[in-house]
Amino acid sequence: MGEIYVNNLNKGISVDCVIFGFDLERLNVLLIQREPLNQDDLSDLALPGDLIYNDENFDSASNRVLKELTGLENIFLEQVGAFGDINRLSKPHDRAWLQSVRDQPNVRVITVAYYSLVNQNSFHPIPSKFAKSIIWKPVNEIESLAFDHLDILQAALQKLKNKLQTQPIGFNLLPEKFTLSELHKLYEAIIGKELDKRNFRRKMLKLELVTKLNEKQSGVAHKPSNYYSFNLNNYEKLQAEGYNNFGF
Amino acid sequence: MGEIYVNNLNKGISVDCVIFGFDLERLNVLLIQREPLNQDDLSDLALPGDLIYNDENFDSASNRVLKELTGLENIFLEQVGAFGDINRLSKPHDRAWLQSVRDQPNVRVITVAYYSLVNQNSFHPIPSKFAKSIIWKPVNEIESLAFDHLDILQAALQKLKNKLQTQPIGFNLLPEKFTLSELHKLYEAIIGKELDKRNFRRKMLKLELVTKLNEKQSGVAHKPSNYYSFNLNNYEKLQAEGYNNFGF
DNA sequence: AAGGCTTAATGTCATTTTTACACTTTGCTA
DNA sequence: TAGCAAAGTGTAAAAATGACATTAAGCCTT
Repeated sequence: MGEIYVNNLNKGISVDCVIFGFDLERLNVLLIQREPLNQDDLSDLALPGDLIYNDENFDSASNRVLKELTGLENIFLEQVGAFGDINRLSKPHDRAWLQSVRDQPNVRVITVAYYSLVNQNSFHPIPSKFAKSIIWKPVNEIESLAFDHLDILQAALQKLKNKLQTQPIGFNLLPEKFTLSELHKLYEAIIGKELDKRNFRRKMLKLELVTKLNEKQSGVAHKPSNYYSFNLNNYEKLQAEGYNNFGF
Repeated sequence: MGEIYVNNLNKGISVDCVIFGFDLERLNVLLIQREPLNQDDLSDLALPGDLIYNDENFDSASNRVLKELTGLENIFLEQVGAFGDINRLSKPHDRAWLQSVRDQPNVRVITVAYYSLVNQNSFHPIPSKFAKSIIWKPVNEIESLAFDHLDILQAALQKLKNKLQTQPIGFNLLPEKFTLSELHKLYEAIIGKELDKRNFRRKMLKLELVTKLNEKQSGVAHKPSNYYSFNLNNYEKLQAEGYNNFGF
């Protein structure tokens, strides 16, 4: 595929965003469906991503692109890494799409991937630009994506898992008030295996990162669960002390 | 600095390598000294790095560049991430150097950083290309580097520390035979704090990742230490089982 | 040959953490 | 009011951690 490139310094840089969301049941990823080329074209799903500008840093670019395609903003994005396989854009279907939207579709484009975790129920993406529609898709139901986005997703998921070993990130994914069962499900969804209920609760409570609220669920057809909130103070205290055991 | 760029797709990509080495005392980094521009010019130290080719993947490029500048090869490099601050090449001294060696010194260049860990005493770098000389410098004595290389170094060091929490990487840094004291010092050098000798040994031995050899130091003016070797089998077994507690 | 020096090597106890495991409670619904 | 569904709770055994001081081995000096 080398012949498509113009010269050694003619390259494009894009950013792609892996936005994980949790719906209190499963771990999902935000995907866009691109404007189809024609009626028969069922476009693949893709991560939201686009070229960066020349005078733009990666961090700003990732925020801008995410906002332009999905309307989401004020999301803390963390870098996953750079993806630059020389064949990453060379699937025929992807190339056709690129030729329809890019001035210079033959230029090598490398991408810098970012990921984040959000509480899916407090963000409401709105498709725009070349994003025709947006969906949250369960991570473990995704079998293929445009370009090399499946690789990127897997790398981001791995980062997420690693991070969960040493940081209480789960809180970003939950509403302000949440139940310990929800937190429990979240951990299971990310780690991908079952955790003993009692042991999970004991450990979480010992960390003192959650505060029990005087409020219960209502309207559920079973014993209502108590609500908890995240204790930011204690979180920062533990971080400062270098606490490193959130693992299970 | 936007005005120096030619157009949105005219960008260069480089790779930079952070090679950590351990000399049984301190943690060091491999740095190159660039060919000085003139006699008065005391060039800054820099990480080995250079532009990639157009038909080259990042992984191959990092190996090639490292070899071209330092002669080192067959080193497993792991990606740190992409660095693309728009001002990353704009220090006057750096710009002068770029103008002396690059065809298109005004093009925005982003870099993909890699890191690795080697046993410093079994690799003997030889400077070539624009590397005038090569030194191993103790990590905690480095105060400034060319370009944004200090940022890159710090990011790589952080990755290294994180990795040490969950993986027995230290073994790459040691000779085939090593003493537990050497391993102990290595951990202290990376983590940056003292560890109790007996507790360290107990933990290391429990993991069964080291095998005691029938061989001792000789010629040392004190009780000779027993040699150990790394047990790759057990390492892979533990990895497969998802062991995640190498922390201290 | 003896004594001194330097680093290696070793064990224990108290405390904390982990693991495995099953029954009772609460509120709603039929 | 009976039953359903998920919440909430405790304990005991095993394993891991943290703190701490003395003896052992080989070389060097005199």
